[in-house]
Amino acid sequence: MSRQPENRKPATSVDVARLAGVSRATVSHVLNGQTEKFNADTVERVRSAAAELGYVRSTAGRALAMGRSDLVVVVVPYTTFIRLQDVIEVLSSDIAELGFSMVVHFSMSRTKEETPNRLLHLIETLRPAGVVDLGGVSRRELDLIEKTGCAVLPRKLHFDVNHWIGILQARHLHSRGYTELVYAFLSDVRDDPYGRSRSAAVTEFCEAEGLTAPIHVHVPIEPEGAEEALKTVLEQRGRPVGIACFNDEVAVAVVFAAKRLGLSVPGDVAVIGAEGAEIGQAVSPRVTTVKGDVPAAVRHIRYLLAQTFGGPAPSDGIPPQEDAYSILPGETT
Amino acid sequence: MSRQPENRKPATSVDVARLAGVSRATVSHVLNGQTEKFNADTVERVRSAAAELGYVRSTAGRALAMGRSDLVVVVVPYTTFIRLQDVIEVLSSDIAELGFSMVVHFSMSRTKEETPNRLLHLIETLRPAGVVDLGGVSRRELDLIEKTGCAVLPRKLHFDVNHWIGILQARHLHSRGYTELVYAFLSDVRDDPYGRSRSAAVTEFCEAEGLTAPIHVHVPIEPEGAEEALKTVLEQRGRPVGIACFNDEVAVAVVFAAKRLGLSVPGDVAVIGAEGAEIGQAVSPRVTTVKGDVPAAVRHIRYLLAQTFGGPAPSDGIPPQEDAYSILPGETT
DNA sequence: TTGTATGCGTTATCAC
DNA sequence: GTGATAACGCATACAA
Repeated sequence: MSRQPENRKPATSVDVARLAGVSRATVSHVLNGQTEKFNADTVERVRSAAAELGYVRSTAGRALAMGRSDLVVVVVPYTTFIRLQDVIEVLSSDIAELGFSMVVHFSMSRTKEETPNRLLHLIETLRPAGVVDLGGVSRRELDLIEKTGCAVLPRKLHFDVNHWIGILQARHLHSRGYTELVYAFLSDVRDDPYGRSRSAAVTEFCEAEGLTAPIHVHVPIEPEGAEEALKTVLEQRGRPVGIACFNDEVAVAVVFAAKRLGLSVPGDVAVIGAEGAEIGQAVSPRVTTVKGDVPAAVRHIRYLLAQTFGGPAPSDGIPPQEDAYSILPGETT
Repeated sequence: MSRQPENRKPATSVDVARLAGVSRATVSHVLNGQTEKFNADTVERVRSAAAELGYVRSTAGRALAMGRSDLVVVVVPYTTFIRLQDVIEVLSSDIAELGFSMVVHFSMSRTKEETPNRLLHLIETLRPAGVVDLGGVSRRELDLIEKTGCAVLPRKLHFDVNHWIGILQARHLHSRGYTELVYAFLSDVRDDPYGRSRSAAVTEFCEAEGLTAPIHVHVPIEPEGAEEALKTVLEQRGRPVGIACFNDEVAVAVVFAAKRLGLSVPGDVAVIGAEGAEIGQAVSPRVTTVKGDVPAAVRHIRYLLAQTFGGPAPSDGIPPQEDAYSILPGETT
């Protein structure tokens, strides 16, 4: 059974119907799971005929008839993700499990994003079942997309993950006694939405605690640039200083820049990273970081997907997203 | 112009035809660029009508009529890519430029891959224009896919990039005087096709040069595990030893494990990484690595895409792929 | 419980 | 040059 046909054209529902001795409509119904209202005999005949012919529903025909496709567009923000592979791998698997296919769209820099909008065009031409927003969809785009009737998945970010990460970083530094805080962006061409949220959270924390507003630096991973950036920080803030970094690579760059400058870590310079990259734990000193549990974080989206498209929801309920993030203490704070 | 309609249903070619006062066929022809054989006047009327209505061709209808969709499936192998974001970002942009959309498929472990095959099913149901193989397509899958009439992009790997990386690593270590070689895989659940090619190349190099066959170790990024793995290596090979690592994270883990064990780098243990991760250059000592130029490497695929689907080819011709990879000398060899 | 008829939006073939 | 018209493969309201 399930023998692939040698002939060129793939089997259609007509072929299945003919072989099973029923009508196309019956085939369609049975194969879409409306199996209750048919003779067990009929169902079986249809199924084995389909298997025999290696029949696979054409998404094109299906999409045309239904008005929307089996595609889910995942919008990746214009930022640098250490865990991107993990995230889209898990998402892809969740999406596939619900019978959809994932198409990935990369946002561009806000300033560079042309109009008419690439994302909107993609959605108009693909008519996807839904859009999963990893943080790359602007307010304006969101409105436009929803006007097309397409579901945008984290509908409203009840909870801004990046804001939370920034708060965790600032709170940790503060709890370790640092009162002069700095936010270190990854120096890059990107104008990064994640970095914006995280640094805004640090600023907010300082306000709430009555600390001086944190300064911002852009730190390249490359050694000379990192040293330069760190020197600037010390000129402006003296020491000790606590630096919340965009990610663990920035954190590592800062830590090693400090060492080369003869500064003590965490005595003069305390450093906390984000995203919990494994590499931060392999070096000495191990960097303190905000570790995110990718599967747990993505489970939230999986839940929304299932809810929206009627698939099987994760049995273990939906945990609060805060729980997916925690401080991983290292030797740099 | 280009005002988005407030009403629910998106405009179809019928609407455009009506507004332009022509037939659907004319709309289709004009919008597909067959503009030569029509009155300039007609062409203009059609175009402005389309713009006026915010008309966007439905990929579903198009796919149905043409027998294949405007999708390109990118198959990501079951491995850990430091540069995955860069690679699929560039690919996505190239693919979009040719008028296609990218759907990403992640291969699973060879042993875990179920039959019937996920990839094949995806292709049968999506009927994509083509498949871009980043190294995740098995020989068997390739045959099956091509039997469906779908183009698989690097048709035949004239040139195995990973083999080349392994050769570069081994050659470099040898040129620095190391004769006892080791290949360090990333310790992971993955049975990684990239690692297999690279380590095979190292073995091959040793044979060709009359060196002892290299041993294989699996190194976790985490410190204790890395130390354990390194100890095993030294027991089996003594020192000095040259270690070719799967990527720069493994290299960093090995370097710091060596330091913690009181070994000198590169005196006792020489280390070379791969993929040229920025982080490897931020730490001290900077790791020697095989740096890949992602845009250059992907340009090869872009060229093939353009050739296959008739888009604009890169003007600067197609450079040999070897040129995209080079030794970036650090302080660990 | 099963079949008939129709519509979905596009492209292609062939008349005019 | 331009316009009818027929596929393309599927889903579904409705008829039987």
